[in-house]
Amino acid sequence: MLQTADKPTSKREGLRRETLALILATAERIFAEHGFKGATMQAIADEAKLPKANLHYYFPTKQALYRQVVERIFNIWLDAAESFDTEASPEDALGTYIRKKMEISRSHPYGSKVWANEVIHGAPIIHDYLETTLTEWTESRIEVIERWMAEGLIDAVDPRHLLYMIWSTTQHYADFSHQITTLNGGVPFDDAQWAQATECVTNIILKGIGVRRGVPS
Amino acid sequence: MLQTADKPTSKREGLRRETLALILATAERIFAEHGFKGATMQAIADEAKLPKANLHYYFPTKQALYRQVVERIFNIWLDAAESFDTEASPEDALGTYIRKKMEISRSHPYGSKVWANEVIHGAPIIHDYLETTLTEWTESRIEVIERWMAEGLIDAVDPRHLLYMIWSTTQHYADFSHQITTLNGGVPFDDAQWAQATECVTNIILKGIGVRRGVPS
DNA sequence: GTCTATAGAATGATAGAC
DNA sequence: GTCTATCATTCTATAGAC
Repeated sequence: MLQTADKPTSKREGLRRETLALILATAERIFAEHGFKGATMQAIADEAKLPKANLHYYFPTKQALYRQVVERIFNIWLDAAESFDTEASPEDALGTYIRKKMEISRSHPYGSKVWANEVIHGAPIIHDYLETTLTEWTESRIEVIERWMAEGLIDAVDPRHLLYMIWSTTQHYADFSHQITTLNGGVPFDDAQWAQATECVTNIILKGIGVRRGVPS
Repeated sequence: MLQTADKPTSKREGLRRETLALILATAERIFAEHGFKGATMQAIADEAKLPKANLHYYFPTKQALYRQVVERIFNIWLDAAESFDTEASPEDALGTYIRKKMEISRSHPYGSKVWANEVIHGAPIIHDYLETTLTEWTESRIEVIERWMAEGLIDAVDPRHLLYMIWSTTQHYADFSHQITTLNGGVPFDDAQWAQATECVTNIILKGIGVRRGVPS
């Protein structure tokens, strides 16, 4: 289905792609549910209905497989902040960013959990990402936020703490989903509840930093 | 040092208490850094400078030791919300609660991480706590928040999402401390930075829910 | 590329001397 | 209560047939 038909190996390549995607998706869930050490290659193989040795054919080590899972969610989050560049007003830029982060919490709960796990344990595997990519990314967003403050579009708040608040509140709905579901009577959020959570989080944060709203820039 | 001297076994009891406390404190750190499965009884024993068999003398299984660690941080958090009952205004009650939660993130970072890990993995060990104690505790706090809303002291927001926001933002400074330290130039927060973080988080949340401030009730 | 079988290392828990 | 020695199990990774 994915082969481009102009190469003799395209069919094989397509199968390879599918198997890779299957392994990554399954590994993401198992790592999220059991942690790096708690997840076993056997469990991932069983869930993907593949022999364990096949996993080692596609990924040399358990750590290599894990690292790809972590990199995936990380890049999805980085891309979610493009509104910082495309939207002029803090209301649109931050509002869009928060809403996208909430969507990702819903669509990629396992990836978010794996990331949380990794950072909680001191980021032993992706420490370099924090020091390079994340640091640069954060600095560039801080500049934008400081510009808004200088223009009087939002209150004077430490941009870092604002980012931490957005990260923590949005990811909480993914990482602590089990606790939230339990407090929701054992039932996961439905569409309306996700929409309400998103609106509530967005409103409190935007109001909390004194965003001048409804101003057509 | 802890014996009360009125019992012949008090000296032995005191030693027992100290050993128990040492094991629990060490286990909390090792579980936080490596997860339940990643933490080994050998590693805990080595760090506590005790033979591994002694751990099994005090705690029958690894899981029993882990459970006590989780219960400890859980109870500390429950107690931190007494301001809901002792303070009349939402500004004082919520402000005190948020500040206490931030203090706990600083004083008990390992316990917070162990809890986060446990919930992320679906709370396999302390699931009963979520369904009983936490559910009842949450319901009772929601009642208080709804009363504030009915009295027009805060905006109409879903009390659950307000609680989730307080939990996630405050615990983020413990659970993601490694990421925060990295973004702080590799240096952990000092006293001033903790104070600033606490003030920033408190201000944004209280303003975000429209708390009528400075009103001497 | 797929699969079976297994090597080699680590872990939770216990037995039993002191 | 403390500690050494050890058993039974489990896991990562690989060898080698197909």
